[in-house]
Order: sequence, then structure tokens, then C-alpha cells
Amino acid sequence: MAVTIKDIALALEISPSTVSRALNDHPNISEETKKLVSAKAKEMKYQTNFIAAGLRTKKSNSIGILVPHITSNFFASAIDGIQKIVTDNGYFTIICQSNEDYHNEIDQIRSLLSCKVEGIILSISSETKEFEHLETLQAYDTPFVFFDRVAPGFETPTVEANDFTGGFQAVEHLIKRGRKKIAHLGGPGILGISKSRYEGYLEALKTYDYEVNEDFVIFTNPDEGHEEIIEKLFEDPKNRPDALFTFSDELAVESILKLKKMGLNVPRDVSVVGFGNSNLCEIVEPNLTSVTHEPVEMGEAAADLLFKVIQNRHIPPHMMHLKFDSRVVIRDSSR
Amino acid sequence: MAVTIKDIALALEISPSTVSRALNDHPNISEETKKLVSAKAKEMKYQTNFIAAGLRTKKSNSIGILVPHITSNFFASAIDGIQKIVTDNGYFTIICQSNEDYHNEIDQIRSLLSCKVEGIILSISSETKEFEHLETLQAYDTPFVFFDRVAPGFETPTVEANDFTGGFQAVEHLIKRGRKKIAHLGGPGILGISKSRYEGYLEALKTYDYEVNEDFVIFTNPDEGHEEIIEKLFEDPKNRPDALFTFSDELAVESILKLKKMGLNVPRDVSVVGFGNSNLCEIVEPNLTSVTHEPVEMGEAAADLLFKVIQNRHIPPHMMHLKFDSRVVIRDSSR
DNA sequence: CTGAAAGCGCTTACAG
DNA sequence: CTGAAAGCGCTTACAG
Repeated sequence: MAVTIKDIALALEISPSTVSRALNDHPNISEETKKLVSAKAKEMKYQTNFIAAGLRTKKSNSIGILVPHITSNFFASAIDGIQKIVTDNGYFTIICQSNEDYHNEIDQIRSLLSCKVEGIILSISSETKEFEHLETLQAYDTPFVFFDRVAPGFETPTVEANDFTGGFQAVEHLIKRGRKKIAHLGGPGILGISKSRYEGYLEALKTYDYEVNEDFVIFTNPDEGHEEIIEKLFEDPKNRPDALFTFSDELAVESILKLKKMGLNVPRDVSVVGFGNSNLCEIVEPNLTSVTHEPVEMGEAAADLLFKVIQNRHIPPHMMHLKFDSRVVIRDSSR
Repeated sequence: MAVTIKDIALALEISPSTVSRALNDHPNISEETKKLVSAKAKEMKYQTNFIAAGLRTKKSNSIGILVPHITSNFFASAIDGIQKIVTDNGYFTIICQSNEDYHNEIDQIRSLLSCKVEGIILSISSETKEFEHLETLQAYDTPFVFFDRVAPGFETPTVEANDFTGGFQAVEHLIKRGRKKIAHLGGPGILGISKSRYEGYLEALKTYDYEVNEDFVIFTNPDEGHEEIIEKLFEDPKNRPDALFTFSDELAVESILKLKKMGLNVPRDVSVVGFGNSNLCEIVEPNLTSVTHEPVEMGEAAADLLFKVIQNRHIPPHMMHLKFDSRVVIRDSSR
């Protein structure tokens, strides 16, 4: 059985209170007692029961992470960054996945509340259109930080990539390479990040007096096949885009593979720029030009912000809504 | 503030005991009371405090997962599989990373013990050579299941890929394609999975009366550069392998890219077979032949086993040490 | 510097 | 069918 504070007290013939204080390095306890207690604790292999301590102090020392899925380079790296900060603060994390499902998201939040996490880093699912469950969070005074995907109407910190300027830069790069007909394969239309990247695309076209061709913009869903979409976009030789900016590296890779199958040369016939600057970029041929994304840094920043809220520390207004800038890493697919 | 069982009791003018029982669907409580209570609970947005319940019942409803790193397709997918089973059982997971560091692993285990998880799914770090910390687990009656990486000398369930036959099949495939000089780029030498894949390689060579050339076998570490190693392996035209079986798809991809840089044709000059059958296989060119790995199924199996131990259910001997068989998915890199 | 006592929010054996 | 009481393992205000 697990040894408790009482067992140590018994063995040392002192009170549990003193043991507790000694273990927590309370200033009123003599050095001698502290030494005695910690020696005995080690000897008996005592492990603090966080559950009990948490119940008493109303501090669970845990924070929740809710992401659409853990199997995605972006979110996995973000969690990596978050955990670093969380561990440094002596906390632990409970990680949940919504699987991009609205009802699942609600369940997971409920479960995090039941675990009494002190805060949540949250990336809403691509199906979430209502936000009552987030109001529940607020009702429970459980602070949260939006990560990468933000719901409107909440006064809570946000950490995002600067998707707008990312999209802008990607398209500007293609324009400067002399491309004339630039298409965009977007992400799920409902997501803010999809919209922002698309808006960056539009803004770049506008800035350089390009006309917008609506046939050249398609929003995609992760679960549907993209091959047909890509084929359709490029099948008409007379009205074929000569460049493509995609929502993700995955989409860019799919596009390159499909374009090659269709007998088109990348970048000669079609330049391609992805988003994420993932490890795929240097594997696909030609190597993929891509917009950088900084999941680890973003995760660290989100965790930092969450701890500030938890500890009631002041967050200066300019820190409340962080946007991580991107740059274009140019590789062969757009050279 | 969070609403408690007491608040509901007060509002309904009944005792907390009754509220608790009603909420837990105790048979002795009248349907009427149950309805009343659950309506009120919903109205007041009551959320069970798992922490408190756990303290009382000595059941935390949580299990721990400790993996080397979360950012790895294999482990991320495994966690996916584990979480599915865990959620189905009404539990939640605490996920920790050792970052392949022995001392970190010890710390994480200590922390999981303090969180009073009811069991742990464990993949030891590649630096772990001593196992005292696992004996601590046993001393605390905290059951655990080894996942993918197994420490010797413990009477606990294990879930592994059948790395030996995987390696065997990969090399057999290369032999049947008529390859004569088959090299092996292995993983960290200390890991059982590296050894097993290597032994499969050896066994295949032996079975087909091939001689073993020790210069053709190299064990690698994840953090060191592999380019030089690959270059050295293939630089001598007179004594150059005509096939390569690698520990992972990542290593295979690196090898293919490097071989191409060296002016060698894959598969004409060198056939390559990877391990993992990851999404990289269809991105690299030529597409990579690879041995399948089933992380999701393995994760599910590990979680199932852990729950059996937690619930003291009998595990038939043939279920104690699961090995997931692999097959070779043939693609262009070895055609 | 140390101890006795109360209490965190639950559950459950005991009593009725 | 329902309630009063004890207790899970801690922490901490209060008292000395």
C-alpha cells in the first residue's frame, strides 16, 4: 500500500501536521526536523498524493489541452512546446482530442472540468459553430487560451500564426516569380485559419492588381478525396492555373504528385507553395516551397499566457493576442 | 464557484448521501428522487469532482502513458488507439514524454505515481539500462504494460511489433528480387526493437546462405547525422551494397535522397526497404517499399491488457505477450 | 517550533 | 428508500 504522511508521522513520533510542513519546506520548521522527515520519506518511498493535496488546496496542478487530433505534426509539436512550460511550472497535462467533432469537444471539456484542471489550452474543432460549452468554462472560472483556432466573442488570450500575412507572402512570392494565374486550395471553410490564409491570398492579388478568378479557389475538407478536385482544377489546358498556393503541406504534396501524374511539370507548368514548412518539404520532389509555422514556439507562448492568467498576473494588452509571423522558405517547387 | 453535491442537497432539501446515490444510479433510490436530482444537477450545471471522488474510492479513473516523444507518427498513432479504449472505459489519460532521457523517465514515473494513476502504458527510453524505477511501480501495486519497447525481467504484459519477422520478410523480399549484397541501417543499438529487426535480417541471410558482411551493418542514433554514414556505406563502387534495409522509413527516405545525390539509381543500383509503412512511403520517389507497423491496433491492445490487469481479470498466457505481425508493402524502391 | 482540529467533496457501511 | 457519520490524504488557521 501507498505510504502516507500519517505513516511517516507515526514512524517519527511527531504529528502529521509537522510532517506535511517539513515536506513543503515551511519556514517555521526546524532544519533538524526537516532533515529527519525527508530522510524518513525517502526511506519509506513516500510519494505525495497530489489528488488529496489538490482537494484540500483546490489546486489540481494540472492543465488541460484539447486539440482536434494528436496525430498531426503541428499539434504534436505544439503539445511538445506546451508540456515543456507546464513541466517547468510543476504542473502536468491532461490531453484530449475532439477528433474534429463538436459533441466530442463538449464531452472532453466536461471531462476536463471534472478533473478540475486549472486552465485549458484549446483548439476548437472544425465543426464547432456554437460556443455554449465555452461559456460553461467561463462560468466555472476555468481560464482558457485559444490556440491556433479561435472562437469569436471571448475575452481570453489567443495564440495564432499570422495566417493572413503568411498567405499574402506566399502569393506575393508567386507573383514576383512572374506567375499570372494563381489558384488556391484552401482548408475547411469554417476555420478562421482557412479564411485568413485565403484573405491573404486575396489581398496579395489585389495589391498587385490581379483579377480574382473564383474558379481558382476551392475549399477542401480533410476527409474527402482531393485528387478529383485537383484534376478538375488543372484539366483544362486553356484555363489552367500556373501556380498553386495550398492550405497545408499535405495538400501541396498531394497536388504535386497529382500534377506529375497528369504530365505537368512542377515548377515549369505549375509552381506550388505549401503551408507549414514540415518535414515533407524536403522529401517530395521537387522540394516544396512553404510558409513557416512555429508550433513549438506557439505552444510555449500559449502555456505562458495560460499560467499568467492562472496566477492572476497582468497581461499587457499587446500580449493578449499573439500572432506568430511566417516567412516563405523557397525551394524547387517554385523556383 | 463550482457547485457541489451539498448545494444540490440544500436546494432539494434532501441529504448529500441521497444526492450522491441518485447521481450514481444506486438501486435503492426511487426513480422519482433520481429524476429530481438529475434535473437539479443539470440546472445547476453540476460537474462531479473526480478528484474528490477518486480520493474517497481510491480510484483515480486515470491511466498514464509514458512514451519517448509524442511527435512521432508511431507514438502519436499509438496514443490515439490507447485513448479510444481508455475513453470507452470512462477513464482519462495523463501523457508524459521522457524525451529518450533516463532521468526524465524516472521523474515522469514519479509524477504519474503521485497522480495516482491506476496503471501505466510504458515505452522505455533508448537510454534506459537500469530498471529500479520500474520496481518502484511494482512496489506501489501500479500495474503497467510495456509498449513496443520492453525491459527484461518483469512479469507484466507486453505489446510489440514482431520486429524479427518484419526484418526477416524485408530481407527475404530483397533476396527474392535477386539482390546479393544487402546492407542494414539499424536503429539505436540498445533498443530491443533494433536488435530484433537486425536479427531478422541476419536470419534471412542465413536461411538463404548469404554471407554476413559486417561492414554492411550500421546502428544509428536519432540525433546524429546520417548523411556521412550513408555516403561511406555506398562510396566504394567495388564493394557497394545493392540493397538496403533500414530501421525506419525516415532512415530509408534519407538514404534514398542521399543515394540520388550520389548519382545512384533506386532501385536499379540500390533497392531500399523501410520500416513503418508511413505516409512518407508514397511521397518519396521512388515510392518506398516498407514493412507495415500497426500503432493504433497495438495501442488498443495495450490499453485492453492494462484494463484487464487493473480489473484483475484473467489474462490467458498466450495473450500476455502480443506480437503484431507485419507484411511487406512492395513499392517502386525495390521493384 | 509543533500539535490538534477542521475541512476540501465525495462515497458508503451502518442504522432506521 | 433515506440520512447521519466517518473517512480518503492532505493542508492550514488557530493555539500554545
